[in-house]
Amino acid sequence: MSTGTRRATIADVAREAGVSTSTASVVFSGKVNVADATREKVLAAAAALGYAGPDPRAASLRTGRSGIVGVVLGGELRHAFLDPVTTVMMDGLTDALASISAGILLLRDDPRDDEPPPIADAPVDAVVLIGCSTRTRDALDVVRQRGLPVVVIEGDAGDDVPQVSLDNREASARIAQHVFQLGHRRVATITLPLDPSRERAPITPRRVIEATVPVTLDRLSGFREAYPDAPGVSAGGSLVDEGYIAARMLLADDEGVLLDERPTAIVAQSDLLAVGAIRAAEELGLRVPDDLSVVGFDGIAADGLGSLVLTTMSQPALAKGRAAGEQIARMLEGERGESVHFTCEFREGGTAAPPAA
Amino acid sequence: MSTGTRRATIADVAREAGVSTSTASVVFSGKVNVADATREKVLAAAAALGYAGPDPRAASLRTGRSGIVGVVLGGELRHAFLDPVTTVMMDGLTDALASISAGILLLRDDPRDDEPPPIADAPVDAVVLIGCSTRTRDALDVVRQRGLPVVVIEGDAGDDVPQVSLDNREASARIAQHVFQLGHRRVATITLPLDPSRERAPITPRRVIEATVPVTLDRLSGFREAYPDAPGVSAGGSLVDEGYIAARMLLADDEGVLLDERPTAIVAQSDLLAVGAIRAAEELGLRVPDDLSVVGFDGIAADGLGSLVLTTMSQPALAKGRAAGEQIARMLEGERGESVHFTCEFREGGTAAPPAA
DNA sequence: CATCGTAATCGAAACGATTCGATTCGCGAG
DNA sequence: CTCGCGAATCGAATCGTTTCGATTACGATG
Repeated sequence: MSTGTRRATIADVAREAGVSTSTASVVFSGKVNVADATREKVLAAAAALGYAGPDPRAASLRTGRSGIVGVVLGGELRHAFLDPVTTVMMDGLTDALASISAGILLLRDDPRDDEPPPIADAPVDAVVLIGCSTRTRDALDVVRQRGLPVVVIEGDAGDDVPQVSLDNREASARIAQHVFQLGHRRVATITLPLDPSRERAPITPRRVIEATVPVTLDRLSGFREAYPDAPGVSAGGSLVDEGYIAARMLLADDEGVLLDERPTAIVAQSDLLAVGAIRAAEELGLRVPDDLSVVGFDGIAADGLGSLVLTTMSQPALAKGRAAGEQIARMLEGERGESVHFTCEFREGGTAAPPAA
Repeated sequence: MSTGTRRATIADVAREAGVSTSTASVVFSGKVNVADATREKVLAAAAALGYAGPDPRAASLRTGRSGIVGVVLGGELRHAFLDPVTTVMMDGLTDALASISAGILLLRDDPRDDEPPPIADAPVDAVVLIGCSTRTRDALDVVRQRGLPVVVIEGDAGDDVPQVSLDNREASARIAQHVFQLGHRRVATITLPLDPSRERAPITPRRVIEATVPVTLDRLSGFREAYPDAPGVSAGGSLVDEGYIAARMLLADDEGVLLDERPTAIVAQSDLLAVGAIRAAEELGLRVPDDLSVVGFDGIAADGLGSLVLTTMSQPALAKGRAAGEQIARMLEGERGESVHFTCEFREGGTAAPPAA
């Protein structure tokens, strides 16, 4: 208790209790039977010395396990957590990892290049890479060099690392098809960012070629199956306000730069973007779905839509996160990790209808 | 490279390079001058053996530092990150901690009681407690027992632990005063949850007495300075949809259970709630601010409000997070941590105006 | 040529636990 | 009475670094 005195170690506790350090150790780990009397003695000694249990650092050195899983999120942390899909996914991940009582270490994708990537020095047992940017490759290299189990969620991992993936292209194609079958012919799309610069601008062939975010591209390519030449705008992120802005670009396009005529439907690459689009439409006096159909993607509980229900593709975000966690758990037990593929489900809401006659 | 063979250690590298382990060590840590030729030799040996740098576990045992700061969020992680204020705060925290190159370990507040609290076994150098619930006390005890530096953000830490706090009561009083001065006399409030149960229900004296969330109570008490007897509803969280529901309870209160007459203004305890209230008002055909004034709290960039700007109290969430990080940094350098108090700033938007004649 | 100072390198002792094989103890069975 | 057995406890090695004081090597200075 007195300041300045070194913290008690398990050896101190053992001495105080009159047992060997090994016995004291097992009292805390509970891995071996210990006589009740002995346990009491040790616990009493620990209390007397203010010993708060084994030092996790020493324990992790000895056991080779720290109970920590690193999560590398593409882009800034702030951005990542603004996206409900990510949040939900993290929730599933947390869940699965909690069952092996592992904690989650947030690691940034290291925009500053002077420092060593944080992931290189972190005492983690395994790593989950989320996202897409090219940086992910660097992180992946470091991780594999260290021989850590790793799972990639929605990224271009390539070869032999377990991945958790989604049928982005097929699902997008399906919902675009739905819009098509409703009769819409003048349609526009609002996409997620095309690259880390997050530029908010009309989609051009050139920009598509230079794009680096697989999710965006996959969804776009699915959309293009039904509407090969439809115009679109890339948003600066999966945010309601971004959808609002993008939709205004498309709907209030007075000069007809993007479209000759106002579209009758907007296909957004995320629910948040769709919500923004709906708000923009409402502000312009357009009724959804009467004057404008809007569909989204993700199937999150879109906060702030009032009584409208969004027509969208619902993706199993929770399951994705959980799957990643489960694979990590498997790999930590020495088994091989497997890739897991998820599919979206069409969910009809009230925001898409046949175009006005 | 061959599977099954034990991972190379720094000793192996040193042997391969023909130097002592201490020399090999400093090559990686860079803390001491090393001849260029020697460095090359060691690096080459490391590459040859596939050595990926010092094992963080061993290093942290030796140095006593893991480079990890634990963050305990009240409630479920999912919930916490849904709140933009928390997100922004985390951002500030990340920022400040990045400057001492520390990572963030997410720790849950351990709803399941069978397990030891995760915080007890985590190799962290320090801890930040965010939130309010009584559980925080437990976590606090564990942390102090372990002798870790700790900072509490917006919680009832009590005695001698550094806190980051906000003038919740005063700020609430100020904005309520503003509404009062505009001339509003029939006013209702929408509060944050009163306790971890997050019950969505009218505020009653009894519920206030039993409430456990300091932030909610402080803001309520500030509001009551201007409107001692005003009715209110507690929301289930800081969410747009919750604000929407709560506002409908207040505005579409046909039976007059809560209010005799429709209020002319709503004072919400968070911007998200305010946005929901505005949405509800619009749906009921009320114009904001003409028919109904709405004010919020937080000053986040309220996503999804279209062109309206919310009248609110702006809190320095980023600075709060950063301050917490800075105190942690100080304490890790052996200095004493200090409490930091922040104040909100009134920000006039376009959602509050004098009541209709 | 001896000596001193500096820079680079080395040896060995921690850091604080876990774990495995060996040892002791007590007791029932033969 | 002795032997054997299981349960509880003990000893000692080990995990992979970092770091500090000591040593060596080398060039410069008097």
